[in-house]
Amino acid sequence: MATTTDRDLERAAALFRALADPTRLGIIERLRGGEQCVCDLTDMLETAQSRLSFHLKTLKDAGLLRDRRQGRWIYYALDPDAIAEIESAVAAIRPSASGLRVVKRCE
Amino acid sequence: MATTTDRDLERAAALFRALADPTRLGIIERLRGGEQCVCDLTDMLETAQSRLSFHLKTLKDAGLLRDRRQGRWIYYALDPDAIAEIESAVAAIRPSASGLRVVKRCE
DNA sequence: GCAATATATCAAAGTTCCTTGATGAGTCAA
DNA sequence: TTGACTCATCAAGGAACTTTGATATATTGC
Repeated sequence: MATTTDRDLERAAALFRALADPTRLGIIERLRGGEQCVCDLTDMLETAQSRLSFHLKTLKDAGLLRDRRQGRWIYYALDPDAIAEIESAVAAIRPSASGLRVVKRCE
Repeated sequence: MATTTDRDLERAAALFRALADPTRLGIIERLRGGEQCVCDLTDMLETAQSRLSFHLKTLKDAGLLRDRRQGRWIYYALDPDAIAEIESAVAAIRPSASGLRVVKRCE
C-alpha cells in the first residue's frame, strides 16, 4: 500500500472541495449523460450566467471538466480520469479491513 | 434510478465539504486502522490542540466520525455508514454508461 | 477538596469562497 | 462592419470557513 504524502492529501482535498457545492454537483449530474453547452445548463439550473460560469471554471480548474468550443457554443463534459481519481481518493479513506481489529490505547 | 433532490445534493455537498481539507483527510487516514484517542492524533499530526478539536468536530458533525469517552480519554473512529454514504454519493456522479452516446446540441 | 490531565468551546481575526452586476471577447449573420 | 448572441472575467461585497489563544469542563489520583 502506497504511503500518502502531503501532496496527495492536498490533491484529494482539492477534488473534494470542487465537489463541496450543491450547484456544482447539479452541474455534474447534468453532464453524466454526455456533454452539454452552457446555454442548456443555464436553462436547466435556472441560475445567473456569471454564477454558472464561475462554478464551471471551478470544476474545470480542479480537472473534473473539459470544454471545447464549437461555433458560438462551448460544450462541457466530465473528465473520466478525474472521476477515477475521485474514486481512488475515496478508496483511500475506506477503513482497512486488516486494521479493524487493532485497538490502540493511550498508555 | 432514483431522482436526485435538492436535499440529496445538499447532503452530498456537506459530505464532500467535510473531506475538503488536508488536515481532516489526515485524521481520517489515521483512523483507518481503528479508533484513536485525541492525544495520539495530536502527537501524530503535530497540530494545536484546539485546531485538532475543531476538525474532529467538523468531521463528527458531518457524520463521518463517532466518539466515545473512556476515562479521561476520548476515542474517535470512522463511521462505516458515512463511508458508505460517500461511496454512494460518488457513484451518483459517475458518468452513466447509457448516456455516453447522447449528444445534445443547442438548436 | 485540590492539582493535574485530556479535551471542548469561545471570541476575535484572518482567509477563502460565493454571488452579483458590469464589462470584455469571440462568433455568426446580414 | 455592425449588431446580436454566447460565454468569460472582473471588482466589490458578503458569507462561510479556519486558526489562534484563552478559558471552561470532565476525569483521575492524591
